[in-house]
Amino acid sequence: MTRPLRADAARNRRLLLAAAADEFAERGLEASIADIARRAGIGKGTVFRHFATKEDLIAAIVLDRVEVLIETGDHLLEADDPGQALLGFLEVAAEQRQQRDLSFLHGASSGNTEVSQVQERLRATIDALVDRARDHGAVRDDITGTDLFLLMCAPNYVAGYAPGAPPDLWRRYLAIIFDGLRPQGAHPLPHPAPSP
Amino acid sequence: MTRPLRADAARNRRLLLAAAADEFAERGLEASIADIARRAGIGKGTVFRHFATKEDLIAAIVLDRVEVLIETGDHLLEADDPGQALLGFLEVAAEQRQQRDLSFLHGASSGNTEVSQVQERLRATIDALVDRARDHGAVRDDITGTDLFLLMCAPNYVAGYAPGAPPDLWRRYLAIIFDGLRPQGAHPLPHPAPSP
DNA sequence: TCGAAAGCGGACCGGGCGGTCAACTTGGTA
DNA sequence: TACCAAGTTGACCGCCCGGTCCGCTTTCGA
Repeated sequence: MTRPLRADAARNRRLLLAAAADEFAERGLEASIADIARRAGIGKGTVFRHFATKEDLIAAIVLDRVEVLIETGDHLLEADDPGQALLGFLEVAAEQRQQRDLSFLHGASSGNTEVSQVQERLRATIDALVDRARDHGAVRDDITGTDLFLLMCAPNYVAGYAPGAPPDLWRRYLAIIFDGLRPQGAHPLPHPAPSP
Repeated sequence: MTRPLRADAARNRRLLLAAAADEFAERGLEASIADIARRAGIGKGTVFRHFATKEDLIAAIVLDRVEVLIETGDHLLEADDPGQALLGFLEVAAEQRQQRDLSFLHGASSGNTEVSQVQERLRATIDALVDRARDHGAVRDDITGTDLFLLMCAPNYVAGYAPGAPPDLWRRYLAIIFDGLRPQGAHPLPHPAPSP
């Protein structure tokens, strides 16, 4: 059992995580610890007191974001329309990414145990959402939760390639991809689903 | 008019570009010039004689790859089945990316004038492929060439998120996305197409 | 109120990076 | 074959990065 953080330390930790998320969103993985510390208004040494390495800091940010998604997904599991619930989940995920694109952080923290665990929990939640949608006939039979876990980030990624694009262009590509997931007019898939 | 390269310089340039592509594919943007030079079996100074900056080297690689795609697309414009031609183009593009994923280089060289020009030519070729496919009823009316220009990279991107996935998993996601592009069972799109 | 533990911060370190340069080698030509 | 422009090379430079360390400040419970 670890004792609670001192008041100033807790405040600094919050400032640090917020500043790091902003800095990473603006400058990508190359954002430096020194710049993050400056933005948070704290010393560089303090950063390393809270997180032993840059990777640990990244993992903490990822953890927060994935946990929000899991909560959203669990809520939507109780919605009336399973198809709308799945679509709604993808919209929330895309909105999170649109606000601050930190997708590159996932790759950088994939080695972290805690991140792997929480990502596994997210995959399970998405599995459940997809199962419900499939049973309801909202998505085709040959689609799995893992498929959606992987496809989830695609709309933002695609929209991100357009330079001066409007911020919600991702909606267009989410709609196209979601149409590809529907049972109507589905062609057989040339490759089996990946194992989880 | 610039005089032709000396024989040894031309050979070194070829070795350098090949080594750089390999090194970038393995280690991402952080691949260092020193390592690239070592891999090519030439001195570090020679790299900078051929390309004034690291960005210029990246731009040269991107240029080569995009030009291959343009040629492929132009060929496919004369194929019999416009729908199959478009799908075939996407398959070639995905295979190129699958063999060596250098997608991150595009972002790193987007400022380069020559790269912008050649990318514009690629967009025009894709425009033509999509126009033919649309006229033929192979893709829905509300899809543009720019849409496909953006969607092109999505299958590899999606498959890349699966850790130990088989190398041609992208085929599954290309099929799903392509199903979303077909006229059958299409739902209206919530966001207009981006301008080129 | 006061002392100890917790937290803070910035000078400092080793290392690797992109890029430069001047001495040297080599290919093409007259 | 002899010359020289073109090409090569690796030691070197300045910079910035992640991470360390230790003297100082703050918090908080007794």
